[in-house]
Amino acid sequence: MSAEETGLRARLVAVGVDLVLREGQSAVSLREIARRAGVSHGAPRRYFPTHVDLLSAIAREGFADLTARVEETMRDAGPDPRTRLVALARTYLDFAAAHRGMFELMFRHDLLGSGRLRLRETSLPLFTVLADLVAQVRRPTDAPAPVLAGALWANLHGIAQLWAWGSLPLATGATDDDALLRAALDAHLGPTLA
Amino acid sequence: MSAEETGLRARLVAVGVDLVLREGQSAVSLREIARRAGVSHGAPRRYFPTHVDLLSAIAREGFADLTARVEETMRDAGPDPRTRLVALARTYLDFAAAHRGMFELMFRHDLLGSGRLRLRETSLPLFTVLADLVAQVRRPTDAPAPVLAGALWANLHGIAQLWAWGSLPLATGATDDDALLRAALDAHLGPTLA
DNA sequence: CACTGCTGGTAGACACCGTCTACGAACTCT
DNA sequence: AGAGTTCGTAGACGGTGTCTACCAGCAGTG
Repeated sequence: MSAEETGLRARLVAVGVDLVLREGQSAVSLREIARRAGVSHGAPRRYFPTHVDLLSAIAREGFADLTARVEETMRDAGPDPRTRLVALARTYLDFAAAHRGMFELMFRHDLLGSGRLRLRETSLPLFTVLADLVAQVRRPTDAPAPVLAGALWANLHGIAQLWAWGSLPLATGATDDDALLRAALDAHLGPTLA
Repeated sequence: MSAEETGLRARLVAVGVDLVLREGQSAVSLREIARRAGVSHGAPRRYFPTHVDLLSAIAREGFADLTARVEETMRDAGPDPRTRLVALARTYLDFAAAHRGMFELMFRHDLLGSGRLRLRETSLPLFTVLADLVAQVRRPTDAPAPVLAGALWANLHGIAQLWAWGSLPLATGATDDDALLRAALDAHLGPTLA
């Protein structure tokens, strides 16, 4: 009846993605996903042996989405590496703010065990994009490229996290994260005017 | 009979702290805490109307512990503000690494609702210590003091988070977080030799 | 066609969870 | 002694994730 007949496995993941985006982490219970997919609560087990396996598949979709957005940003941004870095950072922070539930799910540490969410397939591609750009703007006195990129990534991630948590708005008195983003980039890459 | 007769409320929190430190977030269920405290599962309700209220009290204890460690560090560190900042940062990262479950619990965003965990009582005192030190080493061309301090804090927090998550060890190839910490401090506060 | 075997989903049980409510023991105060 | 309050018990309810037994429908073979 419905146009697409994509198979239950994909449907479960799609429902889960939709659910975590719309209602947050606490809504993605196994039974609720099954319910909304129109199957019994035991059905998912055929494709995902355990709940966290399903959650991992959902989180993987989140990483794919973020990666796609970053790639689109990279297409649209100009050639200047510093400008590209700014755009990349903005995309990261916007994603975290717009898709809070998904962002939290993606970085849940209990989804890492026993190879469900392999870092090489998820965060590493993103880091590679960042690291390449960082290498282009790195100054001789800076830390080695991987360390510099790692520190910058951590800074972005921390801003996203603490901003959503509410600490940074309170502590800095700011109403948006732009000043923080600018400060972080200037700190790690040097001021823009130089 | 036992020496201390501290009242159930405090005992529940103590058991919860012990439990989250030893076995992580998933172990701090209401019923398990009650069990280990030797009371029925309904007893905690007399002091904590809901489970997250109890969790918030446990997290608050975590912030108190971290704050105490920071203050001790500040006592032992010398007068040089930069040195004090390094020590502060080290304490923060060490705490996150040593007490993973507690650190996660402390920054669970769902413990913030309806004034259970008020930021002013928890993270703000810590931020104030950091901000004061940052203000002392801030250079004229740097971002305003609160922004600079906020960005640095976010960097620390991000390193703690992503390091525990395993991304940073993989991405940078490092075996400890010292290089990242140094890079972050140098970036935000300027290199040490200057 | 009849029979077999498999794929993919159903349905019920189990233990555990957080919450709610009724109850009762022990204590204080007059 | 009697009344009221404090504080914990015990059971029920609906929800969860996991496990197991079952079975409808289909494919392939005789």
